[in-house]
Amino acid sequence: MGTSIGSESSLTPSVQPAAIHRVFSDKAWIEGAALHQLEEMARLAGVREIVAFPDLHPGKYGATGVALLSERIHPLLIGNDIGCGMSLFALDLPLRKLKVDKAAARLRAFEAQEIDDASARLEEAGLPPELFQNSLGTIGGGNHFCELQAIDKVADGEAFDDQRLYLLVHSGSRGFGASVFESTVSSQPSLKDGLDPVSEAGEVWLAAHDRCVAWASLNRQLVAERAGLALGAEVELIADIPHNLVRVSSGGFIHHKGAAAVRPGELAPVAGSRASLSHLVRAGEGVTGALGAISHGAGRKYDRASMYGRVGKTRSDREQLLRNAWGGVAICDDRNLVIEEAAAAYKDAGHVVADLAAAGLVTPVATLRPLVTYKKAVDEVETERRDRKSGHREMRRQKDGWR
DNA sequence: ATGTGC
Repeated sequence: MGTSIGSESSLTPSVQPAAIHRVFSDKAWIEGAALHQLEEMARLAGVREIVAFPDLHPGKYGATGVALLSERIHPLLIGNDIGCGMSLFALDLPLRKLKVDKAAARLRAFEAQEIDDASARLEEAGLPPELFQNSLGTIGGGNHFCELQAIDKVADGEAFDDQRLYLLVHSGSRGFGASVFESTVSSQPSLKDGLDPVSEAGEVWLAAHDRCVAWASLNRQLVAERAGLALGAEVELIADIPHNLVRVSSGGFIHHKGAAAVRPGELAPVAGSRASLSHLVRAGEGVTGALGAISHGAGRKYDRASMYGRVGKTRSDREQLLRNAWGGVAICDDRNLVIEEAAAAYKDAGHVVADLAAAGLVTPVATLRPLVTYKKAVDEVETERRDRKSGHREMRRQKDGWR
């Protein structure tokens, strides 16, 4: 099914579409639109193989929940949040000491916690010391979150401390990835055919991509450290797994679009929602046959726009959306985000993990329940940050003093 | 997804 490398045919869609492997059962909730997008992706220039996971759902430039092997680089498939991922941390706080409301009140202001020496942290990560420094340690919007969790159940034969608290951070490269995406789109008129990896544009994107991946990983670490400061706890990294990136393999470039990049034996979080547990799994040898990928979460069931017709029509409805069945709460002051990110918008992560396990890709290690989910707090933090930057804080103080 | 917009 090959087009020869270097010939002009590599710039046109393959006559023979790439093979699509579907890692989900008949019972999995998969939208027809996502399946259609898979077919389109299989015809993109240079694409050799596609693996689709049980959290599959439609995306802007192609389905999400996919690993795709290609001879060419497709920045559109990766999108703007280059390096986005899930990181799980253990806190040195025992579950028995937790008071949900108190923890929620503390977490609410976590983004106001000072980052000691952001420049040094960026340099340690091999990045320029000023690179999007002001966005470091922030969660962002959309499906991103920082969630305090407790172990619900540890799988038989697995040693995992179920008396501690955990923190699951889902975030990415914020404005940095967005700027890389935008400059790529504006400078490359025919991006739908992807980029030649040895062209200047290809090399520029790959280099920027690598920085985004490093920045996003550091961002999750700093989100966790700030949350730890707010809660009075040390954080210990357990897993740091990106799901929006490109990895180089012997067969080409493996594009992960919402598909966790794992190696056999590695621990990886599979995020639930406020209505279903999150899972910690161990990647099996089987992942090598799945382009080194697994699902990263439950996956969307309904698109954002359609959620407005489904939930949160009354005030009490919307308040209910901030509570979960385990006595946990969500911090989300953005009314639209409450509706778009309601638990009902997501599939059950348990079904996703069951499909992955049945395919021999993972073994379950533990399940975790949501206690405090930080999505978005009122603009206080942003306002404070802007003021500090533009020197308005002093003015505000004076103003306050006059009252 | 986004210093999310003029």
